[in-house]
Amino acid sequence: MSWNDERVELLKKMWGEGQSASQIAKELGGVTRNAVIGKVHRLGLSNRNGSGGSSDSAAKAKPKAAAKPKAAPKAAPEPKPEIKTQPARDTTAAPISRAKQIIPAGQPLPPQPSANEIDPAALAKVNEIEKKAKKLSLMELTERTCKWPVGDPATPDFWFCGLPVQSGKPYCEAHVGVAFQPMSSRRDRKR
DNA sequence: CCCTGATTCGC
DNA sequence: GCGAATCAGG
Repeated sequence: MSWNDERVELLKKMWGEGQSASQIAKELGGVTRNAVIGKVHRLGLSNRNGSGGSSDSAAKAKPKAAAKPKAAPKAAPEPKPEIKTQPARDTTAAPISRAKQIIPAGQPLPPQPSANEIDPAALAKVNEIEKKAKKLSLMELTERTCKWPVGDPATPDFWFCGLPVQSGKPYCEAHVGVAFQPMSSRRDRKR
């Protein structure tokens, strides 16, 4: 795969949108995230520099070989004031058509998101990712697999999400989103 | 461990 | 120019 105009343009677009290199690489296909990053650098749009206020950002000294005197401070290309219409994020899954209420309540693991008012976007996200869930059994769970249970434990349809967790959290990103909702709906408590 | 971008250097 | 390997963080 080579860098066509289209591919480069898509790269620029996605990078400008703040997409990660790996995601861009995945979207492009045939390239790794390293390739994307390398290309980004070659194109000179690695970071949004150009701001006079910013101090030095090139203070990273490589222990391996950092004796290269960079005599060419490349001028950052001016960002075009192009106006993006909208990010076009999905707003599709607003109506919760089929309530998945089969999540048990006897387990100590997840706080029940059920009746609580959770961000519809987060719920939609969960529904999305549950399709991709690895459906791990209890014994297959590790420290870094999402421990979000799906289904009824008394049913063969019961499994854990199993997707990679975000950080030290017990759930994947999507499930973290619904699990750790800051209490916002019912915050008024008469005291 | 997963992820992120940054840099180098052989190709 | 390209990108894998590596580095450096989160």
